[in-house]
Amino acid sequence: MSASDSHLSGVALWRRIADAIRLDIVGGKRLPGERLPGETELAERFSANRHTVRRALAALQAEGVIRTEQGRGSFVDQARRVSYRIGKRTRFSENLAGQAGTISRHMLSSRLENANANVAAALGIRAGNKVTRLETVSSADNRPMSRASIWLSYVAFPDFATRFAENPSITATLASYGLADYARASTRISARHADADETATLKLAPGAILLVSEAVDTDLAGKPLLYALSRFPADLMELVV
Amino acid sequence: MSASDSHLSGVALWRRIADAIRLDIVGGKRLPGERLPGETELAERFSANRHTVRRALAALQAEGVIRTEQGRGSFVDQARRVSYRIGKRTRFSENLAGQAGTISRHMLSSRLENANANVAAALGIRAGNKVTRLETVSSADNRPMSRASIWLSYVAFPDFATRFAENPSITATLASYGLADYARASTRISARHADADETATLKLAPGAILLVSEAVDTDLAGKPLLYALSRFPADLMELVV
DNA sequence: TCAACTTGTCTAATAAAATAGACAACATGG
DNA sequence: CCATGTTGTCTATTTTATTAGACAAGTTGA
Repeated sequence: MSASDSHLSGVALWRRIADAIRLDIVGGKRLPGERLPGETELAERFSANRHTVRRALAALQAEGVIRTEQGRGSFVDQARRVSYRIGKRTRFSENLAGQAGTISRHMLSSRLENANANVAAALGIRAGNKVTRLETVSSADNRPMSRASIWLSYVAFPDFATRFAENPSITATLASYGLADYARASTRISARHADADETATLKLAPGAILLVSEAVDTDLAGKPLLYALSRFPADLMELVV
Repeated sequence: MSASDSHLSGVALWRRIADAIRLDIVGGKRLPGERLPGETELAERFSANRHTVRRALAALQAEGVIRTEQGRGSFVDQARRVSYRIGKRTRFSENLAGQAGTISRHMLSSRLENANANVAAALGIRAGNKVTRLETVSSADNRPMSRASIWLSYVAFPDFATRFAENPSITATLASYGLADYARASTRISARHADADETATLKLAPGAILLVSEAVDTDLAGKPLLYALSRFPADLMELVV
């Protein structure tokens, strides 16, 4: 990792250093409380100037990944990645139980719109049909862990947004329509950089990487119920199939 | 997307522009052959200078995503992402059949090493036990699509590397040990930036994002056979569960 | 052919990243 | 207390990213 690679990658050296250190931490190679090597040693290891390393450490401190104390050093301040299990029965709150204390879902907004080709294909309806669109953020221990956009057929669930607003749980709101259970039909997983909105709502450092999951949930007969586009911070979470 | 965000993200403006345009292309929003807006219009849209946009376009052209012709404009030159299906029976070559012409796997190197804690846990052996480690690259139509590290117990498969070198197929080599079939037990999916080695072997632009899959394959009785750490370019592939 | 549009290529100026060195301030163990 | 090693802060310089403007060169359709 040399500075002269920066103009090739378009990623500043201090950010590549921060990414490398964070990767060790969230990957479990460095345990919480552990002391990092000194700034001078890190500078040698990354073939960079001490000031560049300091900028990387400052970014990690702003993210809450490490904590730096004058005269003593920098210390790991955050636990490793949490796992999000994907299977036939995928429920957000059940999924993170045991890995976090309080788990909550919050609705940012809802609106009525016409289904585009993607949404229509996923829900098995015609493009242009009315669909309810929900924008939500889910948190574990008050740390945002997931930013989701959810589409449902409007004719099948006319006042879903209203009911969901009162009790922001997919499982509970579907139950209010008499659907006792539902299943995950398919999940497509990709990855990309976070955009401005995602950076803000998920409280991420700019340029963070997201795991993107596109999922279709169906009733037990296989009829599509909802289409969900979820974004997870790749530094905080991993998906387990 | 303004230039003044650059010092916050550590990602150069031209790279953020390139990422945004590439995202539209691999996401299917811009179809192959389609003409992109002119450099002046893109500069306005991204609140950037035309030269900055040109650097982004040059990067995309170097990646083979677009093609630029003087006096005419820039045109989309690559199809959208290919899907890699993950299920109980996950086989690389069968998986991409129909999405590409020729599919090949190539062994970079192999070596004997002592299992670390991760590998030992995955294979159900004791840490320190001897394991064979294979480094491979898989390609579709001569485009590298996957960089994998594979570990197997040495006592269970003593000359696996030799047999695999002759016929670089996991399925075929396991079959030579009398294992007619095997199954995917678990898959963990994460995402991160590519390192220098991965950038080179996968022929990526520096700073590219990888989907990382950690998988354990077992025999039909559930006994672990191999542990595979596969890296896929997030711009070229998506994982389907 | 020509007007209007496109990309290609120069020069120049400014903003930010990265390097280099020096010294202050704090922590720790002898 | 003090020697040693750590982080914090300052100045200065070089390299790179970004902006700005002008004009050449290629394409297209009237």
